[in-house]
Amino acid sequence: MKNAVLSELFDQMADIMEILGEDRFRINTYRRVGRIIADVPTDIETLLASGDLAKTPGIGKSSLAKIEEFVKTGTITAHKQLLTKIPPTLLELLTIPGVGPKGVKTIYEKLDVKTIAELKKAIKSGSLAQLPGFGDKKAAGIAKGIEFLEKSTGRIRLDQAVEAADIVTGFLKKLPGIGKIQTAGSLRRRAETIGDVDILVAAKNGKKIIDAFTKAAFIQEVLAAGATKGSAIIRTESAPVHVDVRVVPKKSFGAAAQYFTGSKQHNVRLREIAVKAKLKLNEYGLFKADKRIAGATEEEIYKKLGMDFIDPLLREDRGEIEAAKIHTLPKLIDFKDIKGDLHVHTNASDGNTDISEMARAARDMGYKYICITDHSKSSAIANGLSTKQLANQIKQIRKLNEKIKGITIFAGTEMDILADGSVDFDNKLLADLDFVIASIHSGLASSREKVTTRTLKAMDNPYVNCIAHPTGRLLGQREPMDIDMAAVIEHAAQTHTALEVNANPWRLDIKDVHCKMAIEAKVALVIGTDSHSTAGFSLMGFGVATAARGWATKADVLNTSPLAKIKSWVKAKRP
DNA sequence: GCCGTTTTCGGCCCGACTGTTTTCAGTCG
Repeated sequence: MKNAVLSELFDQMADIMEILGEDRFRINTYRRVGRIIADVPTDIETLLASGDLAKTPGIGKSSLAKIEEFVKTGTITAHKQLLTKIPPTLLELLTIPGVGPKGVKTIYEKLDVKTIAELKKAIKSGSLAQLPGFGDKKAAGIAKGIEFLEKSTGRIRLDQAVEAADIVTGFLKKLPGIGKIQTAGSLRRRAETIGDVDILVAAKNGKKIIDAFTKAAFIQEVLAAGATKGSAIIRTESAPVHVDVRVVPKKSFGAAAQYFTGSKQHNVRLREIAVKAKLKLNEYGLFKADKRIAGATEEEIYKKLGMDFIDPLLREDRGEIEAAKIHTLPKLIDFKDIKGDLHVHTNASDGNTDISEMARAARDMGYKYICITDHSKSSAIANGLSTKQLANQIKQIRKLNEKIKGITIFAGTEMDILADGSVDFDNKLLADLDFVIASIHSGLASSREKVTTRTLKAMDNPYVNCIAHPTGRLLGQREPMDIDMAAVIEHAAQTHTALEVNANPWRLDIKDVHCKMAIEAKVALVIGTDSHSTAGFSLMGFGVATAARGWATKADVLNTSPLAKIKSWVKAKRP
């Protein structure tokens, strides 16, 4: 998928134009095009060939020509030309917190600084602080920014963000004079990775609260502390996390929640709509002239702008605003719709708990069923089950079902898809199972054709009900396979095979936009935790949120169905 | 560069914090 490369090119062009001081609206257009390309789940070549790209709002004649050139030649002339105008290393300077395009321009022109290493020297020698518009504090701030950049791991996973948010909200709750507390930003939207954690507090005395926050025991470093906003790096068990706390008055809490939840693109659209209606929208409310006409709740803001309330999970400017205007937003799937977990490991393979304990824990969560899906023999590292071991496990599960009341245990497997697309067990054994997952655990770096045909072939097996973690990605650690998701989704629809939404925050696989594609193709989703212990069950919410971000309703997700329906669904594919 | 239920030209989203300034620019979200 070349979308990521192309999106990066547009972003780079925007960066260079910013350093060059070109028209900011033009720059904004390039950024928007870059974002549109990064967001679409379809290959840019396919989109271009179908003619849909030309119809996409935000992509005009000029951008289309550049994209066509890229698809044909792999490069964009305008991009190459821009790169001749500045040393390309200036772009790395832009990534330093506290350094923007104007700063880059100044230090390059006045000091001939082109790299981070050279900038460090300029700070040390004191020459940076001498520049007009700079000073000792600014130089020190930039030095800190470089240090942060060098040790930063970039964006964090959802579970890490939740952990940080829990620490800070737990602390804030105990302060006097605190009203509502609400997480905002990408965490509230349950984006797949989080830059920083935003927390909103309704209270009168902002200064006092920010003071207390920035002096708390968990603080590693304070980045800013004003009357309404505090920004700091906090320590958690897994990673240092950037947390912003904002204090807002009660009457504008909804406006602040809306504003700081974003996404940025969603908000830009809303403010444009407000302007057209002769209104003004900011974090304090929706205003008609100087009169606040909404602001205490998010609901009233959306209502006054002429649309239905939009769930934070949908606020990405991916069509939700249009749908809210004409009242066609989906009723999103909720955690309480989930009736069971179909991807569960035990200590028979690489889990750390036995079947009965997993079953009881699932029952305690209110589930009606779980499916035991231990690894198969080819996953030797994961202690995969042999044919004989799986046959024994099936018998064991049938017996346990008589003993343990209140939940049904399905016998299943998470079976390896081998290099040629065949699977680890023969059909005779698979026919004895209640639910069969197949997944790839090896050769993830193979060619697009290879990983795609492997997956398609596995779906042809009449006993394979679901493909688990279809792209194989590990966020922040391993890129997804170069797999043709459009082909996978099409084939899943044809073969009556479900696709997993793996709920583990390392995976979230398939991701939101692929969920949307799958739903539109009428492919069933299965949200599974891939639990290796009872604690793993708690991850289900991340999977539900990911599916909901892909506009999933209860009906789109198989494991919201009662037991009988799952059985008939499986039966429908079998000979 | 893109777009049109005010517009085919002239607009294009909003405010806090910081540091360097004497009223504001740059950066960030």
